[in-house]
Amino acid sequence: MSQTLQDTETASPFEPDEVEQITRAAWHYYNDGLTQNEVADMLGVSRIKVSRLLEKGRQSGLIELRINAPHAGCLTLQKQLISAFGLVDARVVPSASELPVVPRIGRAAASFLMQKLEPNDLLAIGWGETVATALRYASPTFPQNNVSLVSLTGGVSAYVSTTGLYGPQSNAHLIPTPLRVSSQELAEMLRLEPYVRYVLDMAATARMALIGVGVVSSAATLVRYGYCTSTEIELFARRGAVGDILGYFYDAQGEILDLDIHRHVVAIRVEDLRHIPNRAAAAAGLQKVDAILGLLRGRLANILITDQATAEELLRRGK
Amino acid sequence: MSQTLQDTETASPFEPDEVEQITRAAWHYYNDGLTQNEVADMLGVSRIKVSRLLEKGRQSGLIELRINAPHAGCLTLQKQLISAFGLVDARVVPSASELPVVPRIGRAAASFLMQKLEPNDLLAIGWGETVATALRYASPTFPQNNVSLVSLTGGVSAYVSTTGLYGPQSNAHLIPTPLRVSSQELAEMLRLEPYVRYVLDMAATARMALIGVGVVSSAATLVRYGYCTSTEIELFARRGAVGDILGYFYDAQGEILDLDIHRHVVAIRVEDLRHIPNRAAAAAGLQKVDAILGLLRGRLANILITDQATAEELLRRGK
DNA sequence: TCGATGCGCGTTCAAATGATCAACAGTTGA
DNA sequence: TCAACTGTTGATCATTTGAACGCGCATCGA
Repeated sequence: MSQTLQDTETASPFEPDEVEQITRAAWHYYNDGLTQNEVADMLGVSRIKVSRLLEKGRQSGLIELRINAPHAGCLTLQKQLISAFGLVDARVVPSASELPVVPRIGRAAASFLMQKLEPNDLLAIGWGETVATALRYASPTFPQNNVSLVSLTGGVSAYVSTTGLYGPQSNAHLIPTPLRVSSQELAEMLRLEPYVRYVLDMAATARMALIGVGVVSSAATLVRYGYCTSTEIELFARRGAVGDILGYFYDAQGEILDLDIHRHVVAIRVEDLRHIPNRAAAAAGLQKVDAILGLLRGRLANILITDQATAEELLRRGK
Repeated sequence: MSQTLQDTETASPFEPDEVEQITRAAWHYYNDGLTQNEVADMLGVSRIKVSRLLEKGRQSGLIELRINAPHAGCLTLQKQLISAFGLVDARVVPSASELPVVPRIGRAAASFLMQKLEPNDLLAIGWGETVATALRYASPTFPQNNVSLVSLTGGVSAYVSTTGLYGPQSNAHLIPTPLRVSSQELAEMLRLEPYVRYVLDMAATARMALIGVGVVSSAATLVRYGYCTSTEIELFARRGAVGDILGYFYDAQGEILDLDIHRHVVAIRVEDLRHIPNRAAAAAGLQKVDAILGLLRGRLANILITDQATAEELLRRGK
């Protein structure tokens, strides 16, 4: 029932001296404005190697391109979202309908986190593709600021490299279970496991959470990864579900429904989630508008990271 | 006696919608990985225009390239510096003897500040080319985090654009006098001016200061900009001066000398400077090694931003 | 009104870059 | 021991990029 979420290469644990090489190459290339050939001469490697080092650095998030605009994105839409839905903050990335949304929102979420997280913070993470992508971009910065991770649900271990760059200080506390298990009894037992309880308790103390938003359709990531069947989803839809967070389905007003599946999920309780002061939801796409609207109405999240088209539709369909 | 320090263009005050254009172009180009041609199509402008927007964004610091290595620079040297001189922090940029040092150290200092400054912080700044360069790169990020500036000395107004991107919240409090004036009496009077006193008092409350380090030679920036004559410098050297900060000359042990010029300077008192918990000195170059050594021995600064060659020499000449 | 000056813009072209491909080394498994 | 496989390296070439140049427009002063 549980599968890996991340098939593509996860955040690569570098060789230690490769990091050094990337760092120096990046410094010379970007800050000193040298050409790749000149950098190659200084490092004593071939030009193409420099090109690859830089590429690797950018892919992995080691080299971050930060846009320091007073409003990175669409300022007006951000403000409108904040006031229309009473949010704490919002990020809106410019639209590009033909480009895949997940990496775009993931990057925006990563950039948001890197801006907002302070040294020694604890970041709680949910389940989902967008969260996974965001973490891939943001996680190289965590050891530096001694940011620790804690999971809000089971099933996230698949996309967080617990080894990787994580040093002795920074740490990742993951619930070592699937997101959903096959029976209420098993879920209950797992939730009572000491380590699982420990992680769940810790998650409730985080200052910032990043969560994904699931849609109620057979295209849902939950279905794709085998945690739900299409049949179940159809049933939930008839019961009024418009979306899910952390495996909990809610209706258009953001009220959590009373469903059997909720008792099969190994995750923080929704009441505890609400105690996390900054709950950022990262989601975009017109098919997710209903889900996002419910989420915001129910105040399940108070920060939204989305794209222009989605933001406009959210505002049109209004509160 | 006072001259402008910064002849080149200062941080440009953009058109508001130009910032928007730069932001979107940067997003599409760097985050979405589109080519300049594709970005041009999306924004409805010519390709070369996109190229220029990006260039402008990078120049101005609006687009920041951040290297998220656990150790951006030379980790080993940084650690050695910290332990050898009892520093709070250090940054070492890789060496490149043929490149001009000031912009390189300036960038490193800017990057350090952007990493360390927290929202609503107050940053105190000294006088000097390196400080000016660092500010040019870092200042576009200040309005975003509501970071304010306060000057530690006179003479800085030349290189801080008080208008620029500064909005209603962020602010720059600069001492509106030259660094040094021609008589003790005048300096005294200026120091007693209400606004000057206000700024000096405020500076003493800053959590972070960025200061430059002057050398004692006829090539010193102080001489170049007419605040001192070569003759004076020679005199100071005979009295044992190895460097200066904020116009105060000190000896090899970092003890401030008793010189007439110090009574002509409009600047915070050294005792008050020491109350600022984080005092970052940005300086590099072998001709500055003596000055830096004195500075560190006297604990005038407790953070050092320098380059590899300088760091190695500092460690060799040791504490 | 006219000319001068400066600024923004697009064209052209050389330089820089990254994708593709083939060779190669190291590793695994039979 | 060999063969297959995987991952890394360098050569080649098309694409992408930025610098140099020249044009057109607006502003300014006479």
